[in-house]
Amino acid sequence: MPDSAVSGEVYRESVSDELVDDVMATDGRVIGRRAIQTRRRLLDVTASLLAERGALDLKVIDVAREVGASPATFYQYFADVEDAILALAAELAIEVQPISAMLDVDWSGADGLDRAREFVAAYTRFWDDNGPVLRILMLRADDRDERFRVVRRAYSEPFMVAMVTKVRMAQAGGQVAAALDAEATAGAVLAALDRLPNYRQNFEKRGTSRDAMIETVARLAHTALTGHSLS
Amino acid sequence: MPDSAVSGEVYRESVSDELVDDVMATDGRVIGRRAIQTRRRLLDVTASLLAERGALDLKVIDVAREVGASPATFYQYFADVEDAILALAAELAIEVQPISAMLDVDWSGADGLDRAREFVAAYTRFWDDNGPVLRILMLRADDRDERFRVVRRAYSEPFMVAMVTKVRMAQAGGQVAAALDAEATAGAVLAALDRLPNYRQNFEKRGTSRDAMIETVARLAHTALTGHSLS
DNA sequence: CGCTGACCTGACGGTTCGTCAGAAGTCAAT
DNA sequence: ATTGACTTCTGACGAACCGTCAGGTCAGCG
Repeated sequence: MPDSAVSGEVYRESVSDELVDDVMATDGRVIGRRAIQTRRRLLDVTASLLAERGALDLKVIDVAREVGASPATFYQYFADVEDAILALAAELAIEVQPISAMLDVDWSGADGLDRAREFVAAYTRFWDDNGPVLRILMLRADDRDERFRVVRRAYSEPFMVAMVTKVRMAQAGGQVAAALDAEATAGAVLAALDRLPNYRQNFEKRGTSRDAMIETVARLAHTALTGHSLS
Repeated sequence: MPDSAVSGEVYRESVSDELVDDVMATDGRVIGRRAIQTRRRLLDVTASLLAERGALDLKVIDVAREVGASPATFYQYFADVEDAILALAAELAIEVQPISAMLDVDWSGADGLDRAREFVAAYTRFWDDNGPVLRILMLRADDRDERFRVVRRAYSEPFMVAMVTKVRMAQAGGQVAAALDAEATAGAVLAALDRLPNYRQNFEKRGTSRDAMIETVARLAHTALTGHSLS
């Protein structure tokens, strides 16, 4: 699948350029070594408080206190809490790329289901590690905030590109009907991957293990992207 | 599919009892006619401001101003904004039930895909109408807020019950492998249904129409729940 | 050591929060 | 129509948080 691999690579570079290299203070100046450390601590504490208390009551003053800095310091690097979360999300859009690269292998062969399983397991784990930030990314993008939409597109584009390629291949081979829209199919698979990790706790209450969930989603994704039978 | 229909019905009643009949003020007293109107206006304005400005900066004072009441009036009925959103979500858990009832028909026959399409269209429309509240419901439930989890379970349980029944039937007939977990399969379909309406704008930018999206998701859901081939 | 620019903070006016005590509205009985 | 009992609403308040600014502190260099 060389096409997908190449376009994925190009995309990855542009994401890095646009989303992370503009590390600067709110007044626009480029920041030095000490400031980078401060900014990082602010981001880390923001992420941890986000996980602990949720987004709806995440106060700037709490982040500042936890870091041991004045609230004014926070505003030197971020316009508000949402802005800090946006920065965290942008980092995740980079960090997730190795997982999207796992899609740059063929799933149509005998070991396709194994590759799907590995992919689903890796992606689920990424959500386990970064759920709180990703949830705000999705929420704010759904709410039509343009800045978050840009980051979400950067986050999901590599997955979409690779998955659409798979669907088109399956359609060319007649395993998947032309009546399915390739983009929508890829979107549906990504949608399931993005929401299911959040249901896991509920599942486990009812006896569906994490492994069973991964196995199931892998099979469903494999079917949707290759046309392989479910039986 | 009588089993699913019956258990669905029972569930619907208990939801009504638990989630909506306890309309009372924060001090616990049962409220009268005037108060019910006030409470309703507060809820309606909350929903509209939620759609307009997003959850992260939805102020009690704005809701009160819009209603033409004192902020203190708001606190008479809701502990905070989140509490009002929870009440709105609980109403939606009731309102969505006719759509879950659409699943109480068989999809395995020749017109199964048509039924799937109607269902997906109805569910997508529900999200279009109630996205802002549903998104907070999902977010807060994902964040482990127990009150929101209860409402989310009430919201999704009828769908899950009906879908699990379909999967089990397909598994009994050999159309779907036993290696798939029925709960996880149903969850994956619901996950796609819950997230895809939010992607619609992005899709339309790239030329995937709403109808194409519904058609695609209907086919994928049909396949996942009946084992019918994608080709 | 002292200078310079980068970084941080105390302190402030302004906004929102959440809570009371009591004012205003409602209604049935007279 | 008036009264009285009850429900509903609000003005006003202390506390908390916001976001900004002028000025203080720190690191590195000559």
